[in-house]
Amino acid sequence: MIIKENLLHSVGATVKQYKSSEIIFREGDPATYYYQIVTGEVKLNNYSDEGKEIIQTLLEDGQSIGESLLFMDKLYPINAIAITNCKVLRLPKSNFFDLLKQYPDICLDMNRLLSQRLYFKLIMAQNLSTQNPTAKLRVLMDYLKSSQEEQAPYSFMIPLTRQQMASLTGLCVETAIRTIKTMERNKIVQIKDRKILY
DNA sequence: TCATTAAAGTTAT
DNA sequence: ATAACTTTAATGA
Repeated sequence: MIIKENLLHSVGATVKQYKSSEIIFREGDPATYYYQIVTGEVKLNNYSDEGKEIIQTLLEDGQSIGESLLFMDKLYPINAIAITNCKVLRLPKSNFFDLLKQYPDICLDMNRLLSQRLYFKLIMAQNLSTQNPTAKLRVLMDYLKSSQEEQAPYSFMIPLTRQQMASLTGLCVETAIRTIKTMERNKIVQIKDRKILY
């Protein structure tokens, strides 16, 4: 969790509930709030020319949503959509900045978080242009797995659907599925009742 | 090689 | 029950 909940409450944050598939903000909206997920999952996405969904990031408990836009005078370039029922804390932009001025530690944490987001984007950017499907999926899985301690083979259960993996890598689902199958044959992953172990 | 289309089976709500 | 996800196969760029 990036900012403590009590602290957010004490400076004016309010709780907002979103139902699954409800839109939190959409492309083109101005950024007026700092959002932090208490419970639930959220995706940041775009839709390509002919309707294909491109997922930019998946977010879960404790993470903030679209925070980078608060530091700029730009409109959101992405949609934020709840993918489960969500409880989210919302803090008006000006209160958020007061908070940052008051607590240097939070400023530092925010820098860490933004750096982490940037790092993920850099890794995924290289991925999307070149690379065969196996390499793309591997880069994604490597990144996901890097968040856990245990690094032994097959110790990490990919917490994404094949659909989501495809939307994150720009592949079509069928290709993602076929590629994962051949990765299983090549002992790169294991599959246990549809769950991917890496 | 990979996307697209279609069709069918499986899981989750 | 219905929607969402997974899988396989055929076809085409």
